[in-house]
Amino acid sequence: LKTPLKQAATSQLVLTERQPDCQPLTTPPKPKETPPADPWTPTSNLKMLISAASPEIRSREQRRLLSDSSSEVLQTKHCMQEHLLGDEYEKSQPSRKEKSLGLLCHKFLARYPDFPCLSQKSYICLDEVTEELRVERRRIYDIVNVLESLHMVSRLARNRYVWHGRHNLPQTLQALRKVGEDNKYIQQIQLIKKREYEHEFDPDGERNEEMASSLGSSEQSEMSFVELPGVEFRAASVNGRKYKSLRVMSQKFVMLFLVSTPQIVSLEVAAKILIGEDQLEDLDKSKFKTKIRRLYDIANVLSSLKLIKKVHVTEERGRKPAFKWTGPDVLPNTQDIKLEASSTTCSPPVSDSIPSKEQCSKALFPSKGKQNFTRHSSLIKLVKSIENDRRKIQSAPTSPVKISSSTFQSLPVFPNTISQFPAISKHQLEGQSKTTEEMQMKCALFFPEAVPKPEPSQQPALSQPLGVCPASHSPMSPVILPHPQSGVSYAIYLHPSQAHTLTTHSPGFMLQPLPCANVTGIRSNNSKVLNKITTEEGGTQRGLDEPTKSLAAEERPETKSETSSQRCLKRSQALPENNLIKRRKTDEESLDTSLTFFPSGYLIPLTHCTHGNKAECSSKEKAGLCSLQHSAYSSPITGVIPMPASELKTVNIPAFHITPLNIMLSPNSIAAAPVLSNSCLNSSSTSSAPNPSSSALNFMLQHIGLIPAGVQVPANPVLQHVPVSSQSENSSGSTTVQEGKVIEFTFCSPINESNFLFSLQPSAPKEAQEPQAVTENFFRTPGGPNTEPSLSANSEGTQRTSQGTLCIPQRKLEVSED
DNA sequence: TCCTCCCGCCAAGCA
DNA sequence: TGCTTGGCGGGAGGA
Repeated sequence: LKTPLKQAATSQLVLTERQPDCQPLTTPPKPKETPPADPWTPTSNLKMLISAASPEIRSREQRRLLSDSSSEVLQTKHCMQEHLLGDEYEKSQPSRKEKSLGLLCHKFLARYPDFPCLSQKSYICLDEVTEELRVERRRIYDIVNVLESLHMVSRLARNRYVWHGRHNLPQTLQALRKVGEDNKYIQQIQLIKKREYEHEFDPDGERNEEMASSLGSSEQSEMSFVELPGVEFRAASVNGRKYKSLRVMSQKFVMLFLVSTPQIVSLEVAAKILIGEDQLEDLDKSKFKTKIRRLYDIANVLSSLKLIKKVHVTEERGRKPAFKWTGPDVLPNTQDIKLEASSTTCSPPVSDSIPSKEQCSKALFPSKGKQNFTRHSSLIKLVKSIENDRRKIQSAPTSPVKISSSTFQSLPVFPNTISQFPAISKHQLEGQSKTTEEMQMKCALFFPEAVPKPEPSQQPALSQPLGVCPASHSPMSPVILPHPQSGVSYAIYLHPSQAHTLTTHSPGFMLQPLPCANVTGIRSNNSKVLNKITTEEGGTQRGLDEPTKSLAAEERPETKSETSSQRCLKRSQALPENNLIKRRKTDEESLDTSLTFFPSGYLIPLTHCTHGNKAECSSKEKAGLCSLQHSAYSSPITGVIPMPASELKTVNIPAFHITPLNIMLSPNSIAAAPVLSNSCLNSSSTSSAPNPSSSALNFMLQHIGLIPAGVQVPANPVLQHVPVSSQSENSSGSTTVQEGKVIEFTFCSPINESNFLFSLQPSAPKEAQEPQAVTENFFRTPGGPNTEPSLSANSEGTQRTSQGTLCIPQRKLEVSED
């Protein structure tokens, strides 16, 4: 009598395969009961290498093992059935989840490489698959049909398919997008949403027929399977059920993602569109339910392929299941998608529809003369990425950023074969450079006329006016401060009100509002129809989303007075995250942090725009630009902010804004830095509460060992050690910091120089000030919550900075000035 | 209660 | 005629 132990071993195998990070062709863990391995002889070594190199051989081996074990399992099953009571037997069966199509698809995909060698076709025999996966044939058809729709497999003969992997995927997606555009799916989606909206006021259901006829009257006729040249479609029932097949449905479903912005499609809308195309008269509930069922089937497979991801769309009428496209970007009219269909390298195409910057710009601004800001998918992505960055930082707990396989997950799925590693690395690098380009585009997209022209003669110079952009588009309008000596420009982020002032006072500087700032030109075609969308992306994402929701909720009371930029901000915050931005979390984290913590005024060296990619650092890297993770925060050479006093005098930053703390200031530079400005100080000068910050600060500094136990650091060391320039002399006085604010500071070691600065929150209206998340840790560093700020100095004596965030929860901190 | 989707019937179509 | 393919919807597990 076989015991259920065997069954347990089987489910262990299932669990192993359920690992989300499980990639095809990973070497299966050796069963414990396996006898000791062969001696490490050259023959066995060769055997193993051959096995590792050839999926066929490995597959055969696996098959042999599986067939051995499957017969045992069958026997076990039979015995169990005989010896266990009905209930017990049912309990011993795998749960519903373990039999899901998604899991099955994972197992199916694990059998084949993502990018198989084209010289060596791998075939799929359905009998074998059903046997090995121990699943009904019917289920395999579901998977194969969807894969067929993406041309990842094609039917060769009865019971026999060819595995293409992802080689054809970019082409397929491009074709699907094109067909989707031709079929005007976007209009259909808008129409459906519009009808839904109207239906709220006309709930008698008469609209259904109208909608159906509208959908039917659209130009697109019954659509057939989208084929690729060279990938023939040989369905068994070519004529009969072709148009209803899961294949075609799957393609249409994918098209909806590819043409819509944001790339989120609710099942309801998808089902309606699919029904609308099929039989208009059957827009009844049962038909609808059936379509939804099929869409779930398709979505499960697409999710396993990591092309989509389940989310929920919250609309006025409730929460609806939807899916978000997480596959490669597919831009319209991209002609030069190159498939690296090399038969020798087996490498994945490293540029899955990733366009060059030029193409992106071309697509964004096709007509040179007229630069209307239309909502373009690329544009939306940039806005999304920025706002999601902000959202992530704002809402994220003080946990370290995990840079692991999850980072890779945001990329197009790669096989994990060793031979493809170079391609992966290359792709990573390209992704990084792409992100850099994105950053550049973020700088240039919205006000391209404001970006310095690349001509050498037009190099930005301090004395040369660079043009002024429309100000106050954003709550944080950056001012670019070029610094030719270092080749690094800095941006001062100011409040709009200050930006106005600054524009007035300093025509020599360029105002460059943040992307997303100007929303007047960025209007979705369907924004009127689209509802407020918030996405919930499962457990891990939910935590990030919650603050967004609360943020939105908190902003509601002031909706009337909100500016367009604020509306944009909110809308952008509601937009789904962009996976691209994950690629360089490490490099961008510092920038993100500063973006997050200095909503009022701060300086951001623009090295990220130009040298953001470490891999791209060449000669400048030697100069120290990219040598440090924190290079963005310190001067390339001296570690001090390259900002002469004259510049700051010119800037004349008016209101209560404390200079960036994430920048090291030399005493000379600090002399001119408008460390404090005055408006708020004056208004609150009467407040002279006890100063708890000093003790708190000293406690912290002592706690982390930055100062000896006996040493006391004044609460406002900046002010004590920094002579205030004449321009900022009216910043004298004292101020009371609003409660619950985050103070971020940078240490410049040695600490007894005391030249670290506080960044305080702006003197914005209280209701506009978001209560910052009070962290459990006093210090928030890029390294994580438990990472203490580090102090070090290099051999040249250049001081490294490390920054931390001091959160003062719900208490007043008074910064007084002598 | 509703969402999700497994399961298997059964018909179309192929060899 | 037997087998493959796959549309379809009942109904159960799970949230």
